[in-house]
Amino acid sequence: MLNHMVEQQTHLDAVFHALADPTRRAMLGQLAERELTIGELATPFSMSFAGASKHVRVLENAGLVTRTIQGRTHLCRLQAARLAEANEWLRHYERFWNERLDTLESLLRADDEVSARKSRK
Amino acid sequence: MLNHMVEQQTHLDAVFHALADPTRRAMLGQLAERELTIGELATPFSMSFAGASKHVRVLENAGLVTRTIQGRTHLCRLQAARLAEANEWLRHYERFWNERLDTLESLLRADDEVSARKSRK
DNA sequence: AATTAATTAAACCAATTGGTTGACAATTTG
DNA sequence: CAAATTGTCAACCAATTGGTTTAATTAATT
Repeated sequence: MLNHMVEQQTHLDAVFHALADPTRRAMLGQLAERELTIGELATPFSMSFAGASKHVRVLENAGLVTRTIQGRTHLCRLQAARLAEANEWLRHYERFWNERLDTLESLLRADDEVSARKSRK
Repeated sequence: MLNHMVEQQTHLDAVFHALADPTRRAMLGQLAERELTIGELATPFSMSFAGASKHVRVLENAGLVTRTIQGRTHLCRLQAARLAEANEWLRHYERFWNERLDTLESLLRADDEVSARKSRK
């Protein structure tokens, strides 16, 4: 059932690795609002341009960001397709956390019935 | 709108880092089918016990796996809640890939109309 | 033409990674 | 008890990471 995700050497390595850093996740958050230059991405983290540049490179390699060079500035834009891929991968496990929720729910329901019965008598 | 995920130092670092390795993702895949010992997790990757042990440790630290020591074997079980958290995070970007799909769809529709008109004349 | 601004490149650093091996501890099993 | 099984720990290794600084490159401004 979960066998069709047998790791055909996807981009998932790069995507998950890119997402594993809070600075990069925050950068994606910024880019979700508007396109930003490297400098604009750097400043909120009080980080050198070179540092931000490296992070953006990682995001680019993961296919999460594309860059458009405009004169001397580099405009970065969020690219969501690979996020969708990661989401797809995770959704294969959806039934597991739903299972948990389901059993929790039924437990709560059973509990409710018990207290209902109790208060009735 | 995307501001309530302002990185309150969640488990996301650990979870995404754990998921960034193909061996670990494959291990999770195995654990999705049944509980497994360290040894059982190690063998399909022709990896030393110690190697597998380290991977499992990473998964444990990310809260993706729990371990029950039974005699001399350690039974590992998938723990999906943190996967749900990661999924939640990703879902905040859902509208972006939907947007893309929407515009792609409309482009395709437009294209279809063009070819339809072409073949009609 | 000279200066300033935006960015990458390169070299460096300490910390972490994914992996190994070998020694050790604990639990079966003979 | 002795031997085998299951696993961890510690040390090690090469590669990668996230960051810096300094230099070089490219573009805009004056």
